[in-house]
Amino acid sequence: MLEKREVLDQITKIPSLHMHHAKPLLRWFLARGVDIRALKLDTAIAAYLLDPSDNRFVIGEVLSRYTNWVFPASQGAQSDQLDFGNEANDVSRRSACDALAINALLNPLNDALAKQGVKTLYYEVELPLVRVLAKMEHVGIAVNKKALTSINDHLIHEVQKLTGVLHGLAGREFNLNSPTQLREILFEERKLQPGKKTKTGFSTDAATLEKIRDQWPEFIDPLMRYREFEKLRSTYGEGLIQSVAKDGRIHATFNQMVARTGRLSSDQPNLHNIPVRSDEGKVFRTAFVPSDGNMFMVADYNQIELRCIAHLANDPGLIEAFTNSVDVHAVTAARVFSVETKDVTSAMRAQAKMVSYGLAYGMEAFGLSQRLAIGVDEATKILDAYFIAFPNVRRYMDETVAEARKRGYTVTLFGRRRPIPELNNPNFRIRQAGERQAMNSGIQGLAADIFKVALVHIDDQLSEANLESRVILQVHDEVIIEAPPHEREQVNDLVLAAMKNAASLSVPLEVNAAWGETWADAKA
DNA sequence: TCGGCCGGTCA
DNA sequence: CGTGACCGGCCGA
Repeated sequence: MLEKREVLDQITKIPSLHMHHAKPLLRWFLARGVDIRALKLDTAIAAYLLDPSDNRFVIGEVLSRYTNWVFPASQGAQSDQLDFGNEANDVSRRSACDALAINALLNPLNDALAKQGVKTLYYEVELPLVRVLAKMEHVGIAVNKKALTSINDHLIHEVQKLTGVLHGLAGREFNLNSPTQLREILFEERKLQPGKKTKTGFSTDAATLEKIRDQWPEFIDPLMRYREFEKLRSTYGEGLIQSVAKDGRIHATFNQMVARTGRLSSDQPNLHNIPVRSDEGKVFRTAFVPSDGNMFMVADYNQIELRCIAHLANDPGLIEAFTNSVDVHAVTAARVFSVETKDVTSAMRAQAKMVSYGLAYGMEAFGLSQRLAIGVDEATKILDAYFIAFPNVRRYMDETVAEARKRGYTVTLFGRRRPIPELNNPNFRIRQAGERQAMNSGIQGLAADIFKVALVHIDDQLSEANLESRVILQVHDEVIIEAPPHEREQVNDLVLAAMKNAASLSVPLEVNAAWGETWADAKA
């Protein structure tokens, strides 16, 4: 009988491992000091890449999807089921089933990957990424719990004050967090003129409150501040404190099989939506800190999705803007509003920015008019002007939708597919939603692919250079590295180069990098 | 207890 | 009537 240590060491000597959903197991081994590098196939990840629209990746389902075999049903095995007799459904039986299933899936999955033309994407990007993510989860991110608690205490105080004020103004106590009870106060007792409706009644969301504010500003104003503070308190204050593990760090999970565009997602907790826009919210980022003696490097792509559009649409104006410009939104505004770049006002720039990003999401005149608070006719003019300035963008959008409808799926530059059956749905609204998804997935998907390549390369090159620095966190187009100060220059160069060179587009990939003592500090 | 809904945070 | 996510709270089943 081998000692436990020896068993773990034996694992590292296995040259080739095939697993289903390997990340949790890799992380389990990392917690015991074993870094498994031999993962050669992950059947769950393969199934995801083959069809990211599926959300069931348990091995039994993948097995029946890609082979003629099925897992034994609880009632008893049928002829073409994996059959281990009538033994109890215990762990060893289950493990044997898994092993057989993985083996049975090897060829079918590899064939399917080859047929879709995504073997490179799988073996060069998705598969190595599994271990990178396992390491990120294992290491986690350190949290200054005192700072976090103090932020939360402040929020509790503010929420309490505002609760008292609002109950006083309403004339009675009620649950401020209940849209139902809030509706009673606003629209029944106070007879405010309501805005838009939801499925269950009149809306009380921030945009609506803004519109009806003037009818009762002394209530609406503190209500909106209450909403802001209560959101920060419950989700980030209480939520993050709860998530801090015994080692003083937060170990979120980074899910590789959720987002239909190829992006990663984060949960338990979600570290992808830590506040940054409002002053009250972004203080949470001061509580995220490097391990003792280290610094944070934060590097993020500059407008990567717009650069993806420039490349995919092959639009001369957009490519020129990204190749030569220091301020693409200003250049876009100049072209859209037919003025000299130097004469672009901040309002024009903001509108141009909104148009650019809106396009990436398939936005139309109505949507633009809502966001810019202008008339639909004016929004139409702006969009028309945009498409005159950047004609290939419209052509790209049209062709992308047409091809996706014909094939039933979209394909990114790197070959990642996404089925969009809604494109042929008889329901107009559903079909239109499918069109927006089709327009967006090539863009968001390419950005995701590029970022994943960068992540794998960064991790690879950090080990290759024998550096202590390590990837801690990822937020779609941003990576956070924990680095000892003496590695700063080397890491800075390495990370920037890896990100810029992750793909070769017809526009350069620009990366901003900053160093600091907290996540909040490391902002360029 | 669970799931749908509302509202809100991020890229 | 802009894409992609996750989460806390409410509320009815």
